[in-house]
Amino acid sequence: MSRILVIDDEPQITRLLTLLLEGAGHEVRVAADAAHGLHELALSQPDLLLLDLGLPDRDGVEVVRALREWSQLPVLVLSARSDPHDKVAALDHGADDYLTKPFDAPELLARLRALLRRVTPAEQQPVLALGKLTVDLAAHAVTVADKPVPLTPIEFSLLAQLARHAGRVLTHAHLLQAVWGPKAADQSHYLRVHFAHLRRKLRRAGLDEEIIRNEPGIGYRLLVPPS
Amino acid sequence: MSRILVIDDEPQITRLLTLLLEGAGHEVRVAADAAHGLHELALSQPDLLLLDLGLPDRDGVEVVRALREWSQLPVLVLSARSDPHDKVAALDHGADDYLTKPFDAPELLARLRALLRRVTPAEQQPVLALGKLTVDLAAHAVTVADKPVPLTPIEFSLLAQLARHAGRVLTHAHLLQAVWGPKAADQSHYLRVHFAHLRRKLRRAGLDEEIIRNEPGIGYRLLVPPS
DNA sequence: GCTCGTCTTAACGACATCTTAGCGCGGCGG
DNA sequence: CCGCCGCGCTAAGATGTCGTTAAGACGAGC
Repeated sequence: MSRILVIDDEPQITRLLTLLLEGAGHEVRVAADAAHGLHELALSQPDLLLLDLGLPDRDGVEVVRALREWSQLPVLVLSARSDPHDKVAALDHGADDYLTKPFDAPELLARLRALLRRVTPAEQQPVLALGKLTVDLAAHAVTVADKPVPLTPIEFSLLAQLARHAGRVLTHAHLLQAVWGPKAADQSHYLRVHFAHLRRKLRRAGLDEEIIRNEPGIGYRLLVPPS
Repeated sequence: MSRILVIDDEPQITRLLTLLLEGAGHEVRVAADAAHGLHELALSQPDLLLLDLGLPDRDGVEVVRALREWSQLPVLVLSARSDPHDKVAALDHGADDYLTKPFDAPELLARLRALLRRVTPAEQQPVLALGKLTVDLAAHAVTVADKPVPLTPIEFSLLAQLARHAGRVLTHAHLLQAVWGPKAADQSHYLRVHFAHLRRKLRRAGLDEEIIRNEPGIGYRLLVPPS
């Protein structure tokens, strides 16, 4: 998910952190002192830095300050020092968050998520790619071979439902419920009409293969292209 | 220095916070419950939100979640609840930091500085340039081909919202919330009227291309000029 | 208290979209 | 063989959304 660099000299802590972070789907690298840490920062370009203050060769605050000369990388300081004065010093020298040991694992992960969320403003929007077809759920945009396809709200909604569960069959009831709400649970010819429109637009946009398939008596499914 | 909104219902706390924050050179506004808080958020467009969780009318987490529908505003939660589970919940619903009461004043200020520091790089360029169009967020000024265009507050606010998220679609609800506050969530013809005024003024100022586009049934977006 | 600018509300035409209806096709079972 | 059902498709009236303009309501400043 994200690449995280841990700078800490205690093997117990780094082992624990590695386990924790990899369990959360992150990619972890470890450096045992400031010198190696700074080297690794430039080399592996991580998405976040998890930093201990008590390093053998240099104070952690120095690491943050050096880093801030050239990078906006989010930094979470993890330290045994609970003195508010230390916290203020670290935060004011460029750290984004400060957690004292012993820490609560779920809280650490949540704070990491908060930092990562903020630093990726160009949010990894859910853009589903299916061969030549692309469905951007957030921007309400659909493209075929990189060319935008103008869809009405209902058409987009139908396609989005299928794309979200690509490959699986969605029943008539499911689609009607999702697009029109509970009142239209039995008006299954709505589906026929709007799927006709949708298929025509996709065809004219250059999608040669019919990827919207009907399962007679059941519902519809979106074919996933062999990749 | 920065404008900070405090949402808390205990007068003792708000008095203390106001003193503390104004002492640090910030501009402070206070709201005593969630409803007034959301209204104030839309109205005064602060730079940061300081939020208590135990509000009389609604839970603070709900406030964050509602806010995150339309804003990236940094949020620091200040709560009496020290249970890690509460922290994780608040952080995962959009809060950026979490501090438990009683808090250490210098630490609070340092954490605020850390949050504000991270949000200012976007504010360092308060002048957005989009082809012939220029939007100065700080000075509330708009120019077309270097000639100023007089806009009313609402018109500017709409344009600023679009410009801040140039290229992306902003839903009716998003725009209404951001400009009029939570009460006007369904009055979507406000948008039609004021966008008509806005488009006319831009047209008469010499903007030949229609850069404010409507996404039928969804909302509006600002076209980014090909660069 | 008046004037001016701005916001709200209302009304209307134009246009796109949705709904409804109808027709042809093919598979299936009686 | 023939009627039935589900499906794809198209056409046309109904509905909704949008853009625009104008008139009344409101508030700020003098």
